[in-house]
Amino acid sequence: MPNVGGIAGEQLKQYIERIERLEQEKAELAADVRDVYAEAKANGFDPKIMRQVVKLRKMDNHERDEQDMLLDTYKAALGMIPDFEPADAVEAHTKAALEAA
Amino acid sequence: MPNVGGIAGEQLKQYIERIERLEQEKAELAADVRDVYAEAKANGFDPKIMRQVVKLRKMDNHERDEQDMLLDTYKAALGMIPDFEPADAVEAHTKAALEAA
Amino acid sequence: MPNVGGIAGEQLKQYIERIERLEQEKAELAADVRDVYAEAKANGFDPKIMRQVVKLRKMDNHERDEQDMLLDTYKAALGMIPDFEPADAVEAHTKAALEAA
Amino acid sequence: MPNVGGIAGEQLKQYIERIERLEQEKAELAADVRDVYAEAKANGFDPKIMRQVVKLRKMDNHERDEQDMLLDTYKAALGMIPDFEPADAVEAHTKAALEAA
DNA sequence: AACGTTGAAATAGTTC
DNA sequence: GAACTATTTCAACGTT
Repeated sequence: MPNVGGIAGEQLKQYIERIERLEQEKAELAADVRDVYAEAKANGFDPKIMRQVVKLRKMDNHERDEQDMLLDTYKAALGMIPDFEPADAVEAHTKAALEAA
Repeated sequence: MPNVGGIAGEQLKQYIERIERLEQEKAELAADVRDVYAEAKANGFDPKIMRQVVKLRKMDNHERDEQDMLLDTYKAALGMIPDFEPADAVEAHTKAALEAA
Repeated sequence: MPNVGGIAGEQLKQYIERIERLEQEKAELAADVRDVYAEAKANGFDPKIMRQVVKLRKMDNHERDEQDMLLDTYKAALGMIPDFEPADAVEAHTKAALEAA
Repeated sequence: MPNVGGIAGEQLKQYIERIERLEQEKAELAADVRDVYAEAKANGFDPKIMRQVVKLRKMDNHERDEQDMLLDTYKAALGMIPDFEPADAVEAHTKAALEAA
């Protein structure tokens, strides 16, 4: 870096400072969260249980249905589903697998 | 550390070397896993889906525990409310608390 | 929840929602941080090194010096540094380690 | 799994089970590694520093030197180092950064 | 206040 | 080389 205080250095400095500002805001929000838990606790609620509730609600939003049909096929092949009639997409795979075997 | 090659240094060295041996064995197993996926792929199976199956089977083992946690959470949440009606009111409360979206 | 769980249930709901709002803002800031790193990378900077810089700037000098000395000591004990004379702070550690042995 | 998936299903099942066995062994080794760090800590060593040492020993010298130089360059550009003369490897990076700007 | 535990963030590795 | 996944690391939290 021929010019340490030059263009690239200045640019780097600005990136670093933007990041540090954002990180600081994040830290303040984290402190706010802690305050809410503390306030709730002071009013007789159990923070540990509250955290579990928050976690569960986040998990509920998770979608897992996407590749379920295809996965069911493989699970069936592994005997993880007692009775199962493979769908079309499944047949295609099985056919390919059999040909490869 | 007055004696860099002394007792403490020797002890540290042995810890480090034990760790490195274990890490190496781990790396070898990871390579074996990769080989199995590669072999399966060569026989017409989709490694990506296989990874999901492995993950699902691992999750299935923990699913029972998760449901237990869910039940405990509900029960605990219900115990947090000072005045609550034992039977029907319980369901309604839990639903409301969790639906607070 | 006008009647089930009463005041406490309503209060809990509000706490949960406040927390979730704060968590969401935190997540958005985290995304912003990632964006800045990505932009810097697009301009030729190395995000990994930038993260190191940010971490160093966050550590106060004393803490940083202590870690540096400790690391040098360990390296010396392992023969990773040809000649090395440990500083005082390091002696304290070594003393503790020897006593524990 | 007498009929679902047939040959291919049986083959898949065997692949999955091989993988799961390997993954389990891996997990056991990982637990062993944790144990060693814990034991070292009980004898007065700092696990965090030990991890740094292990990482450094794994990195080859060239890679390590490059990272060190790059970090020094960034620190210099931010005024974290009073006087600094970048090495050659650094120039190349800086050049790239300036061209990208 | 140190300890282990757990969840999130970052890094490394793999695949396409 | 870009995206995705897995692994590893780091920080926060409750606990003792």
